[in-house]
Amino acid sequence: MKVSYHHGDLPRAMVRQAVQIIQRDGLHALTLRGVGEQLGVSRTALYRHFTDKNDLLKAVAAEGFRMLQAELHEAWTSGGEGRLGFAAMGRAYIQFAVNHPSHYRVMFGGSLRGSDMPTPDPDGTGDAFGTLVHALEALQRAGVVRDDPPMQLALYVWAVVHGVAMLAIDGVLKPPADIVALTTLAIERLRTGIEAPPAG
Amino acid sequence: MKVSYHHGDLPRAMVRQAVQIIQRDGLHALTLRGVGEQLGVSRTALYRHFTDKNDLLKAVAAEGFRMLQAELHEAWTSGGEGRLGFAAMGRAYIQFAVNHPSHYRVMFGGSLRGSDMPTPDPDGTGDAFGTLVHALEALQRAGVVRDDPPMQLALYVWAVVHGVAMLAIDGVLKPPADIVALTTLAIERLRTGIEAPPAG
DNA sequence: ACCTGAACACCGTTCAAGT
DNA sequence: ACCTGAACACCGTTCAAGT
Repeated sequence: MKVSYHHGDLPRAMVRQAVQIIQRDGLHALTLRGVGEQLGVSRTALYRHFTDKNDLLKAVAAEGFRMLQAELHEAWTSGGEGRLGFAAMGRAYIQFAVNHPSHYRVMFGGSLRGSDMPTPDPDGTGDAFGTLVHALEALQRAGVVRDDPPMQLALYVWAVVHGVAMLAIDGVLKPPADIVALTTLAIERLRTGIEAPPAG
Repeated sequence: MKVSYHHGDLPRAMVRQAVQIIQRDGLHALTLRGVGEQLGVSRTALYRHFTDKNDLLKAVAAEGFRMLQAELHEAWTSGGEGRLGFAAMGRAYIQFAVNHPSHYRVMFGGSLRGSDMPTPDPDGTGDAFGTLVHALEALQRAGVVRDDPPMQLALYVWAVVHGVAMLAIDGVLKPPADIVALTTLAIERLRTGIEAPPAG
């Protein structure tokens, strides 16, 4: 017990510990000293793996973006890459925020300096936003979604689900009933809002 | 210069100073010591007027909610309390966030403990959310907006403009062109999304 | 009443030193 | 290479003391 810790993957353990602390006590309660203490290492051990506290938060955000991307992609493809898949993506986005509020707050809460928030890249297939743009283009080709610029439509769709997600995790809605109800209504109103007008 | 400062309204000056610091250097750069120093008072003078740092932030948020409510009410009434006024409210909301990002982040950034964020009160005429609910009810009576529960519709509308506002102030959009474009598209798609279906 | 200065318990971060 | 302990410069907050 007195020899040095040999974590198989100390950086990974530190990220997990950080998420756990944020989950339980809030972002303001996250301290590097606390992370080290709970992991049984010195309070400066973290600097061997991260440049500073912000770098640790960036790792949390990066993990969140990976998880979000995976779930959105899964929803879109297993939903049949059509109208149903699109609705599933919307629900999956909000679900992700509700299931992983700590990650979500770090990703979008503005506490990061030099954020890793992937800037909208319509051609990127590896990021969540790219998946959204591709989905919208597919729906436009199918004549389901109106012919606005896909990039702008994607920003709008993002804004809608992001807004619902923030309300859901900020305690404005009484979970879980209100969250489910608003999610359902939001996905439906979103669809009506961007659907193609009836063909002349 | 050595006698005690006699501010006409020290609490107000402190709130203004806090907003200015957040505006220039970010929320993380706000320190009570900095506020005191810039105002020429001791670093503990603040405790005569606020219970702690969180209380100062609550005052910033409260000021923001007052300003937002005023601008939304103005947009709704001077827009004729109809479809045009509703669109004006949406634009005013996003404009407020863009014009006062410091206030907006404190109001909704989750940095407050025991937030003063007014919980949705459909009957409250003094808060922004109440104004929104009343506006939606008026539009429903006019047959312009679909007959969903006003409370739920209001949450949806709030989510949409809140989402756009967050994207706008978080640097995702290139100001000002992208912000104007997305705002215009969002208000239009929002309208289509909640409008009443054509009468049979 | 209002403000001050010293003090306390906490941070993030750096760095020389240990294995 | 990886980790440690002491140290530094900063916080928020408390409190006895001044006017």
